[in-house]
Amino acid sequence: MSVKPTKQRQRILEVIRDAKGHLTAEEVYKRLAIEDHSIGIATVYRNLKYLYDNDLVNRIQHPDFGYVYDSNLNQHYHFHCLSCNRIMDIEDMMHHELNKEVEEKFGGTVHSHMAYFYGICPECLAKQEDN
Amino acid sequence: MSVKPTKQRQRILEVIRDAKGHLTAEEVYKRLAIEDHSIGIATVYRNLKYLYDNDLVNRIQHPDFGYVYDSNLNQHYHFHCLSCNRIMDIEDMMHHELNKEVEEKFGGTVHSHMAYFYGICPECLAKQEDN
DNA sequence: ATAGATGCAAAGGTTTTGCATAACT
DNA sequence: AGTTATGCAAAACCTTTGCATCTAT
Repeated sequence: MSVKPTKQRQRILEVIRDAKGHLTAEEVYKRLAIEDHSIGIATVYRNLKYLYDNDLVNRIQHPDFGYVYDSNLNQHYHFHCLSCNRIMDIEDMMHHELNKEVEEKFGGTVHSHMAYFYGICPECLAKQEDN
Repeated sequence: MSVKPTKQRQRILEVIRDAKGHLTAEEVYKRLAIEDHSIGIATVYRNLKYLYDNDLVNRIQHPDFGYVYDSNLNQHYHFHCLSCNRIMDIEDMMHHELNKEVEEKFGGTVHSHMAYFYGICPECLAKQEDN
């Protein structure tokens, strides 16, 4: 990373990159604590903020768990499964043209947008059909 | 309302309807406390949940303030002004067809989606141009 | 009388902060 | 040496919960 690397900071980033999902600060902390019993939760929070501010991780609000972090920096939409409560990335779908549409309808300037889809994910749907 | 009305519940709903904006639980509480010093914050939280569950108010996640409530029950997108930090409704723009697109790309079933646009609202833009 | 709602205070959970110590440049 | 990060503990938040009291059928 271009910003100051520290041992803890690097490990936090690695954990998020390895996870390939969305982790809460608490989950990151638990995974790090396995290998490093002395790490503090404050360090995790501070570094997650730091990594987010420096565009090294992405962050979204989970309705139940507060912020969750992932390493997918490409702009993308999210799918929230109402059955298993996971959040997943939707790749290859980003309607940038909506920004212009809002500018025309609403005025002002629009930099970006995020979208959040609610439903049942393929795996949960398959499980339901098994029954 | 079709569900049990109580004095407090009605006033909470009125406050949200009058606000014509997005209020946090705390803001609702503060406005009610002016006229009724004995109201408890727990009552506000309980009733906001109750009103939301009974589809009398809408609720969205604010990235900084947790849940915020408004009385606009139509599905609509939101505009978040990065200058004044307000959230505003975007009327007459709801791309329901995106749900189908996600189902095709991602699988599963999609019930609904929300979108959140970030930028500078018309008023803040005007102020910037004044300088 | 009964069911539900309220207000208060306490508890829960998450995130931030103060501070002394430690790790870097 | 001086700056920044760390770990610990405490504090600050926000929200929920337990419980006794009150309200309305």
